[in-house]
Amino acid sequence: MTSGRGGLQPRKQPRQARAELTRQRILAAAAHVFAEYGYAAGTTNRIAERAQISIGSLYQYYPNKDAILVELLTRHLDVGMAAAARQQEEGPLRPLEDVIRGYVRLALDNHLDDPQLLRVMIEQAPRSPELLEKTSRYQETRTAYVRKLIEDHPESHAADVHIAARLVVSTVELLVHQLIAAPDPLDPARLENELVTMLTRYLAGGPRGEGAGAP
Amino acid sequence: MTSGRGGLQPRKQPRQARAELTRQRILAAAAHVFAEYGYAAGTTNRIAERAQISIGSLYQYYPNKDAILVELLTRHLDVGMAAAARQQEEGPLRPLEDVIRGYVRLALDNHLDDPQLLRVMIEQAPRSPELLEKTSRYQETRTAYVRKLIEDHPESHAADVHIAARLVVSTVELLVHQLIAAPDPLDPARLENELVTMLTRYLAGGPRGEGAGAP
DNA sequence: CACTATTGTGAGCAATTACTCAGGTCCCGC
DNA sequence: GCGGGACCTGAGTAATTGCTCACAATAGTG
Repeated sequence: MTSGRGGLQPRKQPRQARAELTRQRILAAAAHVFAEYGYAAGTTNRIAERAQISIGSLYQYYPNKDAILVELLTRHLDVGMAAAARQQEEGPLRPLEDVIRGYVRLALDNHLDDPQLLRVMIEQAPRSPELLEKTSRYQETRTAYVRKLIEDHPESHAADVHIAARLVVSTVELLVHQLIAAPDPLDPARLENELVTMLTRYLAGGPRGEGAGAP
Repeated sequence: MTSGRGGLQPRKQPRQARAELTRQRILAAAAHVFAEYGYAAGTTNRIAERAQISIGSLYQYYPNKDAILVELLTRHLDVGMAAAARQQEEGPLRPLEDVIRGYVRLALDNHLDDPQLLRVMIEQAPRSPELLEKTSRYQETRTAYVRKLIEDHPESHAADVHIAARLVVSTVELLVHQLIAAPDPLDPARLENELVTMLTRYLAGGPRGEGAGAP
């Protein structure tokens, strides 16, 4: 188990080229092993074996097993954050459905390369404070974006903006995870269409009244 | 080997009252331990300790650790199935929103007693064939119900009935799990309202056209 | 009570796993 | 080429865990 060493930072900074190469081999191998075996059964020895390095080398760059997964997840979140920031620049002046489609497609693209790994990272990751804080900040950023979208876009309404935003963010994230990595996965294009339809109708208001459901 | 019932059945049928009592103590303790520590860290010795029985007794009723969780999940699914069957009898002649509200409320009620345990069972359960088959049958039953609902109810439409049904089922199940067991849980009543609003608008058709979104 | 079937006990085994360390190999500046 | 640091090695360690088994206690029956 985790010995309470301070921090999950890499133990050493690489000074030579081969060191950096070793780091990347470890990460690539870990991604593959975690995706195939899950977190618990994805042992450090297996990772080292797949990376074709010795187990000792692995522990020169990562103080413990958790740290490897933390770095994998951090990289994933960073990519997502950057893409989201880029998208936010586009301005909310397009039709609501287009904005939502962009949002959904971003989530899909971000998960299509390795759904199994993502599933492992989300579901089986150790609940370390560091990881919780990272994911929580990510969620907050996304929620803030959607809330602003709901508030600013002329086509959208919601009774409770905060809860609606959280609902939208969670819906997209969870459904993409689940239905892509399911044993009987859905066609991503169809999933995108239905998700966009559902969310657009939700935010644009129902067929009867204009405001959201009565309290 | 044991008879064709499957490998995870209890090893012996209780013949005395105290045996049945022991079984229930094991289950109750397991539910508590799994909810508190997760599946991997919820060791069999810990379960036995909490049940105040010896580890040997535990293994007289369950052939291995997985079997305990399988029975817990089976019981949960059975309750859900029974409630769903009861609901299906009510007939689809009520307004669409009422039917959906009944569906959402059922899912909520079914998860409010022990969200943490449910989360562990759904996310961290071992992917044994037996378990996969059980959950898969449960999902299929629910999906069939929703599909029938969409097809039969006069207020509802959908371009692709199958995918819409799967979307609805997964949305409810996942959001209830996630947002109730989250570190910052939502108020169940509000969640219910927003979910009902979203799904009703989705199935009743958008504010513009009547048919579902373009292909 | 005597006898048997059922139920309960818990020390300990076998397997697994995260992680260490003593000592090797390789690279680079001088 | 040579000294020192960066990098790599992999058998071994300590700890944990699922699970067994020889035995003890209890309940039911005559």
